[in-house]
Amino acid sequence: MQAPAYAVPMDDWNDLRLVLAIARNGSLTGAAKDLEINHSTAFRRLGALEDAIGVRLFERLPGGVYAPTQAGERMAATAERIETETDALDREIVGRDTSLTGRLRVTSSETLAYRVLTKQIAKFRELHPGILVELVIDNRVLNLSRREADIALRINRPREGDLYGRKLSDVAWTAYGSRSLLAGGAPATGPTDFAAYPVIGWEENASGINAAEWMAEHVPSQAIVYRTNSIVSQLVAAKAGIGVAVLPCYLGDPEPDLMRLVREPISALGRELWIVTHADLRRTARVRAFLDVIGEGMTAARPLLTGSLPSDG
Amino acid sequence: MQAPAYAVPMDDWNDLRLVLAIARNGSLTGAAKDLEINHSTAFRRLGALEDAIGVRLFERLPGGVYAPTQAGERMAATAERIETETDALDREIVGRDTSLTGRLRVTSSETLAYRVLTKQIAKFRELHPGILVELVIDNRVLNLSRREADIALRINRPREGDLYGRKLSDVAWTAYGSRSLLAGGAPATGPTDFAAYPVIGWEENASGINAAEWMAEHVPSQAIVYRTNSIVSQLVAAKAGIGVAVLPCYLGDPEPDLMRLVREPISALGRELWIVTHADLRRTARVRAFLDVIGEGMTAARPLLTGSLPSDG
DNA sequence: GCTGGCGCTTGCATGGACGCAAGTGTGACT
DNA sequence: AGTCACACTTGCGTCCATGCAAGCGCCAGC
Repeated sequence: MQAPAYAVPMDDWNDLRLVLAIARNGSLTGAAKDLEINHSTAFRRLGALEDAIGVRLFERLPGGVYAPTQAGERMAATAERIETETDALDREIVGRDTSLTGRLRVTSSETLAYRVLTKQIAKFRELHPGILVELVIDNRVLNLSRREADIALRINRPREGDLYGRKLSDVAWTAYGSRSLLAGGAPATGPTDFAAYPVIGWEENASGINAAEWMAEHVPSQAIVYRTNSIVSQLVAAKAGIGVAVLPCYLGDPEPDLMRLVREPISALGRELWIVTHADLRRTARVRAFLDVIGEGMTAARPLLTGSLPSDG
Repeated sequence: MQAPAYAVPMDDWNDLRLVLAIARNGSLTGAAKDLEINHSTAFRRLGALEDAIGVRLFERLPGGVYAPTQAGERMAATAERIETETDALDREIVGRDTSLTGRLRVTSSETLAYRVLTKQIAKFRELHPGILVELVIDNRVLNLSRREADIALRINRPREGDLYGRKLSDVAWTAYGSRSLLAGGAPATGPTDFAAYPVIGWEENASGINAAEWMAEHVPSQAIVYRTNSIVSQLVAAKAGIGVAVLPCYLGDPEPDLMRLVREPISALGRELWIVTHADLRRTARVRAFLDVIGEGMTAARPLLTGSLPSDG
């Protein structure tokens, strides 16, 4: 900045990515994490860029907050448009790949991977050993347009127009308790009476989670004896006899220590399982192969997912 | 390419510039020159990129020709869109610069710089010593959108919508010969009779040059004794008495060895002199300052440019 | 058929960008 | 007030990308 401001054309497009990352994060550290570089590198690169163009791009506020100036915002906006371009380019180049080799990033929720998906990925690996599968467990919805993942298993029908998905199955939920807690009796057939048991619930402000919202409505909060935002912890707690938990059937049914509080799944909690990819990728050989294998595997897993009892068969 | 094709997202936006440059040039050497890097760097970077994405971007044809594949063309297209974005960004950032310092790239034709412009740039330098003026002599029309120059002096009214220009003066042309060749008589006042003298002309296929096309029509080709594509060479040849040349008055009139073949400028060759900048830059302090200084200076130079004879005043 | 020119390809030495780690400053919570 | 956490800033050593230069292949022109 102090150096003479020889306004010079943008001669390193990567600087734009840096500016975008800083603008998005509001901090050097966050930006550096995104770009997988060291803080200090981000610091020096930004400094060098500002020197070169002779314009301050971020105000350094106390507390390490980097706030974009007008010029910084303008630059970040350009970078964002460029990012959209390169994302599309990535997808298109990958979309032409007809080889059954390379990398495939799959994302799903923790529980789904635990009970259903891993077995099927093993099958897939057997059929296509040349493809390296990367399973990203993340309950956040990763951005397929940005290629944070190639394929996602989601509990919602995809809404974005440029995504392409297929419904794999319905997913049923119901209430479970340990056999000791429920005294080993047969599951009730009538409406669930939660008040009769201690209940395991979600953390207070768990918004956006279907089960959490349903419970807030149907379970008296005095009945709740334990709260956690982790569904796995709920499962473990239920097995330990702490209380009754509302779980997807594919988690609850395979646990020998657990039994259903009521026989039928709770229809209000029924969801759909979708497998989703970006439209640009759906003709890629390895994506198509994965869709095929999982599609077939899910047929076998459907009774588990829909909560059909073995005796129902 | 031989390495396993781990399709990986575009993680270096500069690679796009390389692909674009190679696609534009059809060769590594040309691309490297554009990017001001070494051939070998271009070679290795392209190789690394193709390895990383697992896609061949260029076919290596014999003779060192690099022809883009489909994927290469797709990537170059993206790069071109990005270039437009960054160009606009450059201009906008520079456009906000209110300091009278920095760099200013000016382009004009050789003859204009020689007779008219340099003097005025000297004046400008005196008034604004903090601004480094780079005069790019190039008879090609440089691309102001791409900031190949900030300001251009052109002999045509600018057509592109995003350029901003001002007419500085009319520019007159007429025919000149050395005093010895024309026998020192007073210039004729009637229509020019070229056939009476040897004539200096343009190279055969000089298309797009007004004077060349006019001469092809009005001067019998047998009369032409010397051809060159350089107007400076024409001037020198005329001074040497080789023949009659058609020159802009600002070139011919100041030469004591030359005199006009006819008194009045040839109206069909009349052009306009414009000073042009990009609309995004016209409020930049140093651009505005330059426009002002040149605008004023041109008022003084107008008699020379329009071909008014001293005696006419 | 040889020579010169041009451009790609490859070995080698260097310099600058990078990661690491220590230092500093700021805010929040006790 | 004191401690902790977090993030920016800066010095230092390393390593990789780069430029340079030599080698090779292709083409054209004498």
